[in-house]
Amino acid sequence: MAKIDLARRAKIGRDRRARTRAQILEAGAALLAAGAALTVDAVAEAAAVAKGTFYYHFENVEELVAAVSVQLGRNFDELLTPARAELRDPIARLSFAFTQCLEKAISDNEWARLVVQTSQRPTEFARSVRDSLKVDLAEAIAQGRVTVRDPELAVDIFVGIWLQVTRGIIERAAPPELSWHALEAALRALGSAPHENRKL
Amino acid sequence: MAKIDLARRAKIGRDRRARTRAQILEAGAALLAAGAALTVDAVAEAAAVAKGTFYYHFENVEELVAAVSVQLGRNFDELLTPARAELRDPIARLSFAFTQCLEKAISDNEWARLVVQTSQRPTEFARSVRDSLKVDLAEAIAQGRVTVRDPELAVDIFVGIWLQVTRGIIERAAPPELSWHALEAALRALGSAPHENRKL
DNA sequence: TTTCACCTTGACTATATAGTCGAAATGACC
DNA sequence: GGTCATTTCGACTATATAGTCAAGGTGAAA
Repeated sequence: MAKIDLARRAKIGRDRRARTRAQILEAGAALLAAGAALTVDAVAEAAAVAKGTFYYHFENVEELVAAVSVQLGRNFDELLTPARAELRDPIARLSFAFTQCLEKAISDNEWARLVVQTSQRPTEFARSVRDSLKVDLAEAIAQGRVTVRDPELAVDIFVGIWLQVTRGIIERAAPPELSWHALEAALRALGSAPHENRKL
Repeated sequence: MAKIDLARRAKIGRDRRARTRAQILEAGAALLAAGAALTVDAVAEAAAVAKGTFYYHFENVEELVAAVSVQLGRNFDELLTPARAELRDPIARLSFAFTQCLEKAISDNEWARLVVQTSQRPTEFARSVRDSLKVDLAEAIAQGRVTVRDPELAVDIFVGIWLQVTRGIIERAAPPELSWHALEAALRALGSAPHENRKL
């Protein structure tokens, strides 16, 4: 029984289901990025799908937001895992992540908006970004590479500059070398010795 | 005609009107700080006032938010004008404002929440805080006192650290000397010479 | 072609929220 | 006590939104 059900489900469902779910996810991300009111009706309309279809894929809007957040998290990982594996130096990893994210924000305004909106909600994404940074910052602190001693404060400083500069990118044009200047400032804030910054 | 109307209005209205409006304003601020859904019904109930009364004082919720934002702005000015008048040094003014705000956030959690919530909406408050900081930072830049050259970036760095540390204060307990450490970090980020920091 | 599990639809109910308005309350002044 | 500008009240209408469900569509496999 179960075998047949699953086999059929796999064959028939995989495509349609995945496609529709992706549509809804994308529409949700777009509305979230735009800061629009996130209602089921709005999402369904933006996804060109009936209301009932939305509820077939998601329990409610909250679950959709969670799914968008998870997807954005994976997106981040893709952007950053290469460096995470290669770079041994925590400060180099932090620097890479920082500039990568700002550069992507500069080249993709909607992505930047999504990041900002998602960060200022209590999402899985916000938590995991914070956790990742804390690991690297704690390592840097343990190595005596930075002046700031409190990992939580270090994260707040790093995230604070990053998020606010991202907001700036959304609202104003990004001047040349913005990412680099912002990184320098963030490293100075942490109290990382100047010569460390040249790694990139 | 007008004379009588205005005289009566002044006598009769001033108290009741002001008191009720203040009640609504306070209720609105509390809900905004709590991050609750800001509906007219919720505000009216929290203010112990009928719905019609809300609409007698405010056009809609948006106008209430604007009024809360303006009030918070005045609150900020009261907190900071003493220093603004006395301190000639822009970096000393920035340092004073920075630590004052963090200390107040530490001692008044609801105030901190209100500041964060209000800052992440496009309010008059958010704009005016940014403008004030930009004036001082531009002066510091003009004096060659800081490394960062772009005033907008300088504001983003300063505001970013301040807001995120405030969020940290809300979510975690503030360790001793937090304000001071955060200020040191912010000044380092701007590239202010170390000895400048001792001003406070 | 038929079957059948899965997917999609949109109308429907229930609730929440915005905004209106006539009536009543208030209190200073006569 | 009576008058009257001002303020307050809450029921009412209209609209928006959440969530449900019976009916029908889809396409792979028999």
